Amino acid sequence: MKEVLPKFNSTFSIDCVLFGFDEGELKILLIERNEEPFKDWWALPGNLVEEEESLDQSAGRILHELTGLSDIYMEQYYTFGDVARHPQGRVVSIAYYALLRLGGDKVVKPVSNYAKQAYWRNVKDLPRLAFDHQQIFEKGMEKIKRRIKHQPIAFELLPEKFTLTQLQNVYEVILNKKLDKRNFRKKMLSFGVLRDLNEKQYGVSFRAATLYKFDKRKYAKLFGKEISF
Amino acid sequence: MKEVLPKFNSTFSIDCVLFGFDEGELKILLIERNEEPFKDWWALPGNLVEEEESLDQSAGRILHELTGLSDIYMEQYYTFGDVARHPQGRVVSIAYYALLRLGGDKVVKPVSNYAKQAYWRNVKDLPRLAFDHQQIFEKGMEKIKRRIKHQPIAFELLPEKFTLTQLQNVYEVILNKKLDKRNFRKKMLSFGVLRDLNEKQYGVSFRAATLYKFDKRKYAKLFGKEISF
DNA sequence: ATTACTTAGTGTAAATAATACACGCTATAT
DNA sequence: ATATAGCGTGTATTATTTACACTAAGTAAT
Repeated sequence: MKEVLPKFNSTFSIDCVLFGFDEGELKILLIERNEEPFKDWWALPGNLVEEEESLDQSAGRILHELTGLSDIYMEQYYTFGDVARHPQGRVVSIAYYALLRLGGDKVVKPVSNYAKQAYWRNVKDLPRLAFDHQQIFEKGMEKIKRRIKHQPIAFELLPEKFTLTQLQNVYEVILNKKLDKRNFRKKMLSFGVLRDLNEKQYGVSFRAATLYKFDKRKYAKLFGKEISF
Repeated sequence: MKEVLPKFNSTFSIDCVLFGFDEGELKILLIERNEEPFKDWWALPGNLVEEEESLDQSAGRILHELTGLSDIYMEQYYTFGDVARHPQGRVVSIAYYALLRLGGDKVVKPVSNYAKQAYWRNVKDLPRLAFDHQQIFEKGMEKIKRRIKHQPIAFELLPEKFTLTQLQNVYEVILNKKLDKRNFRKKMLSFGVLRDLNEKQYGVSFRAATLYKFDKRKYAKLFGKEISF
């Protein structure tokens, strides 16, 4: 291999905005840094890309290290490359958002070497973030707002079996507005991608709601047809 | 600055899908490479990012070198980082699409050091491309297809003064389908972002059409309101 | 001047989708 | 038995989308 390429010292990193939905709130996972720069600051989870891994692999690895899970829905959405975004050198960061089911059994939060601890934080009440992570978060938030109108990503935040009210909550909290219950149900059911499980919630202290499941096969058959909220 | 960062030799490049609209066709600018790797192949214009420039600056520079213009509409849309995408080393490429008015006075096509020549090619008839540029092009094409449904990017491909038929042609060629003339005009005018210039085409060998202009100020006032095709 | 040609420009009816809106039902808890 | 909390449902109105075809205006050729 000719060594013509690197003209200066540079590297790439991945930053992940990992969304979770819990107790009616949209949250993201933040880590408290244990290393310079920005020691003791809150930051998005992220890391350098290694030599023999693609960007998607790297993002998958980071999410796996954080959660122990390896099938998390994720998507690359923007790359941040301002010259001075990292105080120690030229680091271009490729941002991913990821969506996680938080139902009941909270996700594991292992401590990695560069982080003291990781916490779920409501997106409406975030602390000041390290680097340009505020900007990275905001762009990710915008992205899922647009995305949820046309793509079935809401289901990635819910348990496999969910009620229509829970689904509506996800839409409301991401779009940041109230939706009409009857219209929501009418429209959502009209897409024909939910399977009624003929099953009810269990253990709730009020009338139990019907459980539904997202039907990927029916969704695939819609092909190009636009879903719109 | 602590030299802790670069863990291996790597670098980033920018690749640009520069779209132009001319003679009713959507075209992109391709260069014929004059350097290894992929010498004599067709490729998207692109280059390495330099030490002291941001990604946007780098894309702007590349477009300027190609066209002599410096106010080209462009947008970053995806980053390609497979390990083996570049045969000479680890090169992560940040992709931009750009939109250019080609009306009449064809854009300049200077020859740079690594390219023999640059040519406009109809997107429906592209040659085999170097690296993963086919994939980069396709993703860019998808991007503008989605984008044109909600954002006023069609105007970036037209001269300042344009007819409704020309505008419709842009939509048709990007969306790759015929649109109904009456419905198109009704809807487009209903957004209220076109200014009727009370002026006619000149020098055409048939009935001259009314010229319009995109009114950015009126568009800005729409704010969040969705435009949809 | 007449004619042929080419594109510009226009309206309506029908179907579909979006919105606004309120109350009885059902399971649980006491 | 009763209170409570969330479930589940329908209709009328309005707005949007779609389908569809002819006349008008200018140019070019004879």
